[in-house]
Amino acid sequence: MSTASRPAPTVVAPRSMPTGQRNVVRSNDSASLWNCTLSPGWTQDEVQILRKALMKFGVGNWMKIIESGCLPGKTIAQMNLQTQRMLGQQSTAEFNGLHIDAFEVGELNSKKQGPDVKRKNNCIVNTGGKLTRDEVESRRTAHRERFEKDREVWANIVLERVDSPLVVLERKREELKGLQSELQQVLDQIRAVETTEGQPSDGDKQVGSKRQRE
DNA sequence: CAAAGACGTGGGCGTGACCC
DNA sequence: GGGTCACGCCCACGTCTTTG
Repeated sequence: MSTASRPAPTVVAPRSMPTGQRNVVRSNDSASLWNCTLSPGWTQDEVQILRKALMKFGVGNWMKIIESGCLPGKTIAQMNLQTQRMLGQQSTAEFNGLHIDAFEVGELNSKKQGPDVKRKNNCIVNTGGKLTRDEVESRRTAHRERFEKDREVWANIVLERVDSPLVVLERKREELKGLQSELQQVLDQIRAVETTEGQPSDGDKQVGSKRQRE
């Protein structure tokens, strides 16, 4: 863990924050909870960037990923949760520091079956109690031999730095363009189905004409 | 030893499917 | 239509680990 120069907490508790024991700012607290907006989800692009970042920096090196600026706005907690989903298991400690392709592990985990395999949200959860340090280390060694990428592979991964709001805006515009194109394809498919199955209803005609006006 | 980062686990909430 | 349930996302928080 790198704690040489810890940044000041960027999360500020709002005035509306309840009093009591919870009235403490924690490192993994989500600002979105406090400003009453939805936490941003993960797009396919962001998932792929995180996948590359895990391969380049190693699982658990969240501060390096944040400092790289490739996933602006993402908290450690969000990245940790997304990593759990990609790995297909809740415990990430046994992959700590490994330069792996999380999807590779996730694919294998998705195929695991058995009475001792308990899942939550498709992630295998730990049912046998907390692992000892030796157990974690032993698993990590096995994972390193099995999954870790060669140094020249992960060292050459280039992650685009996204710390300018204009770059973020441009990305969102591209994303919007893609979604609009996808929506248009779906609408075209619906229209095609409607024309083969008969005349559209009055309501559909109104939607169609409104769409044309837009 | 204190402070901060990281991990593991439980639970709240929204959403969609299903049934009546 | 609306009631119930399962599922998935993500937050809350206690605990452990690491570092200066």
